[in-house]
Amino acid sequence: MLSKKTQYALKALGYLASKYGEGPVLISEISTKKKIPIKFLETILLELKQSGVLDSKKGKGGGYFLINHPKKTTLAKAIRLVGGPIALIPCVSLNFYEKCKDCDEATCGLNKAMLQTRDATLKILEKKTLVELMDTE
Amino acid sequence: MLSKKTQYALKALGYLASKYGEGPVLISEISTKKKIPIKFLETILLELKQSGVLDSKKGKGGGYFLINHPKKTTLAKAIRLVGGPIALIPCVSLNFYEKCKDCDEATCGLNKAMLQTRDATLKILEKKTLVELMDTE
DNA sequence: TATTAGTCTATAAAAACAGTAGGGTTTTAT
DNA sequence: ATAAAACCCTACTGTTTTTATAGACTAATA
Repeated sequence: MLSKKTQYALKALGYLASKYGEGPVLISEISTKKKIPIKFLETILLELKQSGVLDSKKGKGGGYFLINHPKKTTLAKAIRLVGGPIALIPCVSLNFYEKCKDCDEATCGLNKAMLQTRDATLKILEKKTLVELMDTE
Repeated sequence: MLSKKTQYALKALGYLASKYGEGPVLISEISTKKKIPIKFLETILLELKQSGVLDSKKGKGGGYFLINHPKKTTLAKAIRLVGGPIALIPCVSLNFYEKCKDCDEATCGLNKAMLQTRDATLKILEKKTLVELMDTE
């Protein structure tokens, strides 16, 4: 399960995607609309800015906004930016890899099974973008 | 990412699968072979027994063993027994469902994306069984 | 009846998570 | 200029989850 923080980040990115091209969006607006504690949201947006997906404008009329068109950012990337592993176990994680101490990956059955799962998940998350996070209606 | 506990459980089940039909297996043997802290393993095995996949025999010559043939237990079931959610967010979890407070599932883009991911994962985990956890060689 | 091996309860250290506090800095509008 | 708006940043705190550990108890077997 993704952490609350990651879930909040995805929701915020989805909201910003739906406002893309309309100028800066207030933290407080995102907080209200997406029901995210504002102080927590601040730290998340800051992190997203530092990793290069968002930019911000200070002062009156300021706020956060997506740097690139929503279709440019995949969900897999978004999750990794703030979140963490997408794989179910460390020994099949691309970005949080850790070797098992008890088994050889070449023969480990669990490894094989989880590798397939990860690939199936990634196949979807790397195809979808922030565009898909916008609410339909 | 699955919890350590769940990962240990899967490893233990895989080991027991490879010993299926050979009588009880010592906790200490599983602990050694799979590098799982023995006392932690005890609690995990006990939990697996209480949920009906394992049985045990006490006294000399005792130990744990699978009740049914390894092919009878899917990975999805095994994970749920000790672990928890397979889905990435609560609002698409079958067993740990929680409604979002900020969105309507019918129109929520995140929900749709994660639903697809969950289905892809489940499709694999429900096809694979403990048989696949046995080491090849 | 001694030994082996699982059972059970309670506890606790450590890490991760979720969120808060509060002041600082920059920008803009007037 | 300057006041207000809005993001920036550090530090901290409480809670929960994870990951175990201790130790006594019970059952089975030789």
